Amino acid sequence: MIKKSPPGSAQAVVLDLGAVIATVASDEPRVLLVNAKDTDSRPRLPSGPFDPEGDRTMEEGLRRWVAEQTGLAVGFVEQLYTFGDRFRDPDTRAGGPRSISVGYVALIRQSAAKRPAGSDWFDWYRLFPWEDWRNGRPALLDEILKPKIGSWIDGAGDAKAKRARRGRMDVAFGFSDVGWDADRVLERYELLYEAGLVAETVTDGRIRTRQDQSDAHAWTGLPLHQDHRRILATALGRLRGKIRYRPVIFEVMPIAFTLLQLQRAVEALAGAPLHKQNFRRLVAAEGLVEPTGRVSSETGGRPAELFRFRPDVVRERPAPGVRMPRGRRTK
Amino acid sequence: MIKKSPPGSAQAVVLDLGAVIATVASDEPRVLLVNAKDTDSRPRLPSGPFDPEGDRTMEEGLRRWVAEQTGLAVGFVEQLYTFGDRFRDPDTRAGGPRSISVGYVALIRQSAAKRPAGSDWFDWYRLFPWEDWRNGRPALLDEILKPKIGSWIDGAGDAKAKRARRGRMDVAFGFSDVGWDADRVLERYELLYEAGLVAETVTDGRIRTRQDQSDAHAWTGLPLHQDHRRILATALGRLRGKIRYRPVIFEVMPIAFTLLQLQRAVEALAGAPLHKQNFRRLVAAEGLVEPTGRVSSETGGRPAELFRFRPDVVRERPAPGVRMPRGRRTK
DNA sequence: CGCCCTTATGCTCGCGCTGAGCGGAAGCTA
DNA sequence: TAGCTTCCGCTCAGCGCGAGCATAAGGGCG
Repeated sequence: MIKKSPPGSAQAVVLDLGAVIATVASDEPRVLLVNAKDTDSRPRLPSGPFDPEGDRTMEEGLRRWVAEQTGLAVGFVEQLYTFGDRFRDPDTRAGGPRSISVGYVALIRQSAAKRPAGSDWFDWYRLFPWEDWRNGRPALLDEILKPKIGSWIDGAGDAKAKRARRGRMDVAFGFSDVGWDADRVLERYELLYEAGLVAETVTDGRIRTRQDQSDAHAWTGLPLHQDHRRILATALGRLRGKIRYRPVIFEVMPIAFTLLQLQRAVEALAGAPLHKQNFRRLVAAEGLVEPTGRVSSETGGRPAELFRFRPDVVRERPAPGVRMPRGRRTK
Repeated sequence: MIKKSPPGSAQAVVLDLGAVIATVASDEPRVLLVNAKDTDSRPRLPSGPFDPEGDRTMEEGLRRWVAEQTGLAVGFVEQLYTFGDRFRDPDTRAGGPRSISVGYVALIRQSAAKRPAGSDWFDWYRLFPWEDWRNGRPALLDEILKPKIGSWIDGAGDAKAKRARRGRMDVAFGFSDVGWDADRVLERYELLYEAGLVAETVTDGRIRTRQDQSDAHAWTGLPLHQDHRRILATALGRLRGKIRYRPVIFEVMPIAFTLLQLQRAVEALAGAPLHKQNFRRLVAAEGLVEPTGRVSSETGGRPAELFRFRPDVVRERPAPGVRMPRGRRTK
């Protein structure tokens, strides 16, 4: 039998449940973060303890404390990943139980998206400025990140290591032939982390600097507590992938919406502009929505028809979602 | 601040690392399982303890004990899911620390796939007979499972619950309009579990019966220890999805292989037959392989050219993988 | 030695999805 | 009523992909 427990290895750890609570409001993607307590600390993901005695399942535990603490009843919840790297919590390095965090993504409707005390809705792209391609390829990619990553590549030991680093950059950031793959959020963040280009690298396990508050974050993005930005990167990548084959986008929409509102929400999370007419056609062809009969006159021009989600679609299509191109070329 | 730790809830748990070690040998998908110790027990996933003192990361811990215990150095490793439902381990229900298991999938090359002592390679489709569509739609779907699930549907309380159950069946098993979605392995297993159609349901937390050894498993599939079959279902679904956009299939291939061998390996995991000529065209078009110049005369007919994986493909294509149709209709 | 069987491999055809654009419809404002 | 804005119906071309036909290149056997 393979399983064995040498004495001293079946040690206890403390499990933590972290929640990436996301929504789209005013056509902008938002995530709920707990404010920093003081100038030396950073915003963090809302998280709560897992109660092995009370909670039947971990997801139940997550829903419980999110409801308790934020008053939000989340609908869609999905487990993301379990984070347990040693470095993630400098405090436990000194001893004490190892901190393991099970990350979840949750989507919540705009209308229910009140701001709980002590928390704020942050724009996703404040954390990941290079991920927002809605107005075309972000300038900071070529003007700032590419040269900075270039220095990191040059800093590698031998030629082989240099080539490996360059390959990683090309794949993650879509330089060279590969197009930009919007789903590779985590790969990009991890590369920037390794290259020392995000504030978390510097402070990880070392002295935390005041430089955090500087506006250098315009291009490195807002740093978060511990590895919470890594968890967010995982979440964004997962969401972007999921939109394509599951109708999760409707979790953030109001009951009735115009097709343009729906498109803006998809664009907000996908971080890419979509062709308007084709979007309409695809949404209709997939049978994702049905007309409510009402119209919205708030658009300025011709009133837009209001639609609602058509839940039956899951019984008709194997993978209903918003079809989108995966890769995009340089521009 | 949202995070708080009421006394008594930051309780310790024991973390376990479980590995789904998969390969393809002789055109059949295999998974490594630890043999049952006696007739009352069941095969189980190889698993090992997570050592919070020794292991820097959980993946490192996994690799360490897999190497220690099985002598296998696995290449591709990916974290799957963290399983923590209360029912999963009847033993800890009576007290003691809650058992949490972090599941991983690993792929290993056929040639390295020796059989470690105490373990055996099991055919995936012994565990999930309804998942193998390589020779067309499995007969047991319509002849056995559909009527059995039908009884479960009829057993629901009111009409609304009946409709909900029927909807779930239609989606998961591709009855009605929806085609069969090969990726929904977990959904199908969970439905069968809830419907009481797999042996695990019966024995979960109750008296374990000798009936486990009966050949009724021809259609319910071989039951495993605790929730290990659920973990395997998660793994198979994940692998099937991943093949389509990451070149993971090459992790189970020998260095040089014919295109038909490659196709058989994909079919084995995907559980679906593929059109030969189109498969060749797609693999070539994606640039996944390159000719070695050698040929294999073991095929009986015209010798087949031997190919090797072309790693550069990841630098050229945003999502290189074996393109396959997602849904398939009734036949 | 040539016929036949088997498997590999190249090529073609046609449908449907998808990207991209044009133009009309329907509201508002001045 | 003209002009602006946004919504929405429609068309067209390219090509990805499913499916089949034809040919190549081996081995076995009479």
